[in-house]
Amino acid sequence: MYTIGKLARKFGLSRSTLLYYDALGLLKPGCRSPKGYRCYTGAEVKRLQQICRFRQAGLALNEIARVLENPRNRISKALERRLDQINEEIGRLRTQQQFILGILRKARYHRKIGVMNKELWNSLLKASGFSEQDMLAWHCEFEAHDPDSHQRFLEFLCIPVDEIKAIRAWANRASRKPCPDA
Amino acid sequence: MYTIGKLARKFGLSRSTLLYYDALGLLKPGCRSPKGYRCYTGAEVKRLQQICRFRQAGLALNEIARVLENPRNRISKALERRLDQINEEIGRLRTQQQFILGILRKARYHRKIGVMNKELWNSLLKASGFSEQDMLAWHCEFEAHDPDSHQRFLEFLCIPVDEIKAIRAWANRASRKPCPDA
DNA sequence: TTGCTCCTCACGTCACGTGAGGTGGC
DNA sequence: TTGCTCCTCACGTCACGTGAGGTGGC
Repeated sequence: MYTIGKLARKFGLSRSTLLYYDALGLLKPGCRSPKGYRCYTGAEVKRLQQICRFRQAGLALNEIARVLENPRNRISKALERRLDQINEEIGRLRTQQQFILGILRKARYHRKIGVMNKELWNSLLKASGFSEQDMLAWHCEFEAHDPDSHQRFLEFLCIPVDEIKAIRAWANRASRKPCPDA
Repeated sequence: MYTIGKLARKFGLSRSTLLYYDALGLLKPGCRSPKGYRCYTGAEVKRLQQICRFRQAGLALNEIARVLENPRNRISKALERRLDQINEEIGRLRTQQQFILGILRKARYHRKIGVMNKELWNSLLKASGFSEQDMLAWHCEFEAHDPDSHQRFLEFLCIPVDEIKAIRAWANRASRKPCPDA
């Protein structure tokens, strides 16, 4: 049994978020106290957990409502649609990024480049709009799926052996679940 | 001299967009006809061009208003702030993406992998949330900044020589401005 | 007269945040 | 009594879109 404030704190949400969900009909309290206070029970807690999961995935509230109404295979459909949306949004942002880079490049920008190395690689990725976080996630994927190639790739970047070891060790720790290779 | 509808068509905007800009004070018509029709003159056309450029970069309307008020070096400041914003937004979207992929992966997903090659590379990038467009943009950057390393990198992926040629030729054509190397 | 453009409110969108004004429980 | 939580409106955000209801020009 939770009052609205307690439930909000439990989930790291604001009271007004829960008020809003109630108004939408997305998450109604199980009952009301004699004085009208909202009471949320175990069932609502579970529902809110689901809602939060889907919000983390970026689904819109009305999508979430539909999914919860009829979960069958709507879930993966909805998630895949969301993946497409995300890619579109990222595409738009990248276009903006290139546009801005184009403007800024006109004003300044010029570099000398010799051989391929880690710094150049990183700056290339950044210029293409990839964040530090992206790169880390990507090392994990690489290490998990094909450690040998990862090694050779890091050598290709002229990174010293001990640093390569460190990177790969980190990637292994970070991707908790080992690759399910047959 | 443009009436509101004509100006809207000229810029591919809607009438209501221009009404909104007028209400905000972002783009006021130069004058009004005797019956109150908005008249936009050459000066406003120029201003609207600027506005559209900044909107393409994704700047908010109040930011644009500030920039146009005092363009000095606010422009590049604003654009750089916007780049940061974009990276943050992309970061959030990538987090969502990883989250969704994690859910979906649980349900299905399993692959066998041998050596590094183009397909694996592409699938790795995609799994990390990179689009086809990203990859193309990235090849252009790479080719423009350091063609030799680009060549070696493509060899690293075991891509046949003629395909490498094709890729590099494409990248050279696509990045119109040649690299300004000293 | 018909069809097109123009005008000014005013409300809707999305997911809440932020008061205002008031009550209940310890 | 104090401080905290709860309640219900109602309005603000951002960049417009969409009528409603009416007028002007060819």
